[in-house]
Amino acid sequence: MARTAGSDGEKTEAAIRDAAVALIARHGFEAVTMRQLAAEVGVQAAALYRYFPTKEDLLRTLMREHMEGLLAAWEAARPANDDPVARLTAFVSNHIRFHVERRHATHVSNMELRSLSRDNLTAILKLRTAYEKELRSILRDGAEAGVLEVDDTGLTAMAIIQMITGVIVWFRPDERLSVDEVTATYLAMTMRLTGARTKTEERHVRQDAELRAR
Amino acid sequence: MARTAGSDGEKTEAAIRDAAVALIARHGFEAVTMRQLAAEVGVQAAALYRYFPTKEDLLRTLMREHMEGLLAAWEAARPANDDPVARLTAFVSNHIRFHVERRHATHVSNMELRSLSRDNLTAILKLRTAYEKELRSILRDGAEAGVLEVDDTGLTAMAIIQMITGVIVWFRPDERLSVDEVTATYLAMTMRLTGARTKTEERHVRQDAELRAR
DNA sequence: GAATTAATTGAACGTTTGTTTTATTAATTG
DNA sequence: CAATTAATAAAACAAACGTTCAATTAATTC
Repeated sequence: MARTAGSDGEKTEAAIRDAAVALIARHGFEAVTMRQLAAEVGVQAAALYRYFPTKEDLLRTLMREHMEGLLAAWEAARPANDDPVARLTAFVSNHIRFHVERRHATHVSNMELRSLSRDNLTAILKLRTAYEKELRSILRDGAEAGVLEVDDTGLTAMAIIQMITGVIVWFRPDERLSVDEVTATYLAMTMRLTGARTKTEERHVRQDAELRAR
Repeated sequence: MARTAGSDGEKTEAAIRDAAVALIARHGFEAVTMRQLAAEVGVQAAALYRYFPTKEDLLRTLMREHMEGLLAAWEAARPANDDPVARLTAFVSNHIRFHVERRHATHVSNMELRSLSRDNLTAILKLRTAYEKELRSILRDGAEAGVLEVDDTGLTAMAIIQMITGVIVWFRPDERLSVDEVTATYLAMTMRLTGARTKTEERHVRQDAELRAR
């Protein structure tokens, strides 16, 4: 046997990626074998090596594209105005939507860093750090402008990212809550966590001060 | 060669557990081989089978003891009084301290669930659910008593647990912050996140209401 | 329609895996 | 001090691993 009828390189490569993400998310990178992956795609193991030179290269590709996709999604979602609360809202909303839509890929990116060689790891961590820096700068700006209460910018950024990424651990798209409902609840928690002042609240605070001043 | 001078079953078993936790935390369960683990202990691979019948049994033991330890630590730390805010404070403090002191074991318990067979997985998840239930009941009691603002008890519990467990991802004991400082910051974030009313704040709220009533 | 290129199979490679078996020595018991 | 038990080493097992290679067929090009 050899080339099969209707075979198409692009389709096969896409099928390999999809199957790899699903399998690695469920069983872990080390536990997934090339033969198992090939069987899922409906192909022999040797065929995988036409698209990815090694097993680790496959993992690296999946992770890099996930991280680049996350950064691109944020660039597209980042609001033009520079109100820190609006930017924080956009950040949390984008993060939750992106990750819920890519539960498996997110699991891979979060759990399999240790399976990368040093060079590949460094490259992925660079992307991750760039992303986290976006949130830190929002929190810093908000604290300086007095619309956010943040004790420690770096620590709060980590806490928020861990909280909102954690959605994928329990969220299942066909259960009682929609993505929008979950996002709304997490947004409310984020705003309370950062002591965010909405414009309405700011007005109330001003009125209270005036009331007391009399 | 055979039994070595000074060999002691109890010490060897403890050494195996310690080495296993450290190796699995770093490389992942599937990536760690029995020979690698044995070499770390200073013994031949066959010797491991005197203490653990299979590789998975070793993992199950590590996980179960970690989860049982966590539940035991919480029972010991749980305050006698039933003030929800005090209980929430104790829960967060205990959780952070326990996990920071057992970073490697926590990583194993959080990351390697997928390497367990169905029965072993069920048993571990039972313990985990029991622990999470403790936090949910604190949040529910607090909301009913009006000292906490919680939209969705289950969702908030998951958010808090993910946030405070995330400490181990970045925390290193010899850096700029001590465990107590980190705990204080996370406690403050938890209290804001849940809209916790301290007794002092409750008094202020009452005073404001009286002021407005005039 | 012949020549070329793309896509895949099937078999094989040397390693490494978790685990078992048997022999051997150290420590303990009577 | 002999007998027994505890703790380990050394060697071997079949199975599975990531990867390579040559052969083969489908699709495309000229």
